[in-house]
Amino acid sequence: MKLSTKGRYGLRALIDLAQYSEIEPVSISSIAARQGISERYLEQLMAKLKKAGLVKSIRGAGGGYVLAREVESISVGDVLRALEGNLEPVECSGLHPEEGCEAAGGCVTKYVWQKINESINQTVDEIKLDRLVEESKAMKGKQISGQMHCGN
Amino acid sequence: MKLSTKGRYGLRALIDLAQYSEIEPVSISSIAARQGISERYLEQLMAKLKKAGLVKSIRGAGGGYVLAREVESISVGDVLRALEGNLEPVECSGLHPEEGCEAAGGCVTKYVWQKINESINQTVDEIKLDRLVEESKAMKGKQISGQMHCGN
DNA sequence: TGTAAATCCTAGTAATTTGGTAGGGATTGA
DNA sequence: TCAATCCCTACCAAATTACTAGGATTTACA
Repeated sequence: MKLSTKGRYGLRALIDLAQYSEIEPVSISSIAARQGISERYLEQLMAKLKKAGLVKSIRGAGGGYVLAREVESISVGDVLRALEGNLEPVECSGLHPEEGCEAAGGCVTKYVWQKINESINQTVDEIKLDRLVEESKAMKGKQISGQMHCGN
Repeated sequence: MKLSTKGRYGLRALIDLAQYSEIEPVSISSIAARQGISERYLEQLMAKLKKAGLVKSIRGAGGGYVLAREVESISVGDVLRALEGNLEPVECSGLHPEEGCEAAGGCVTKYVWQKINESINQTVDEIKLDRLVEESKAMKGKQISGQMHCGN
């Protein structure tokens, strides 16, 4: 029941990107350096974010990535789902009407899985990237020394 | 970001146990048969539930398990945490004050992980076992044929 | 008192997922 | 041209998951 590094690194990377891409595209190597993430691994994460339409890439020298959408229209849910696939801890076909549930009357636990899935999705969807970027900017002012992050 | 079979099977098993243990202790083999779970695997899950103080065991012939607490005092959260360990998708030391966070000012994403953790815990803690047992009993009446569950 | 029904405890293991690394190709600005 | 950059695919070691396996212990009951 853990969020993998894909989601954790990826969200941090996108917050970083949002902050630094206002003027020019941001390269993978610069994000990787600032965030302490493997360049090669981050490359794969950015590919997923691109495929999901959250970032645009600019190839060639001086290239990099920029957000593909307004920073306030991107939710944490968008980011995490792009990277982790579906965030639902239980894949229950009964929850997706089109699939149909093989249990005749529906299972007892369906209700539980539904509530969990809903609460996670709702939580991550209501946090938008702009808020995190603001907070990150504010924190940089107060930051004296030491790490900006702790692996999460 | 998936709930493992430990949590999924275990919750089903405990609902089953709650239903059938009103008169006499319920054996692992009978739960396993009804729920279509490996007996040997379920044994390990029950050990965890026992260690967590959710069930009591009665050894020897005619023995089995019974709930250790009132059915209405056991939450889905109690069950899932007993089986899965901690349900929090992100282990963030900054969220547990006694541990302290290695990032100087705390990380930006801490807020996100906190919200996710809270929403999951809140959701599973407010669903109590008695409600699921009631629902299960009600469903058995309507059940005509076919599976009672779908693997979740 | 013997035996079968049960829980208890520990170890092993195949399959899958995670968290990367590695190699090379394609594009583009200077 | 050449260096910086993204793009694509494959590979791999370590960890985790979902079991299986073997046996020890306890207890009701004939």
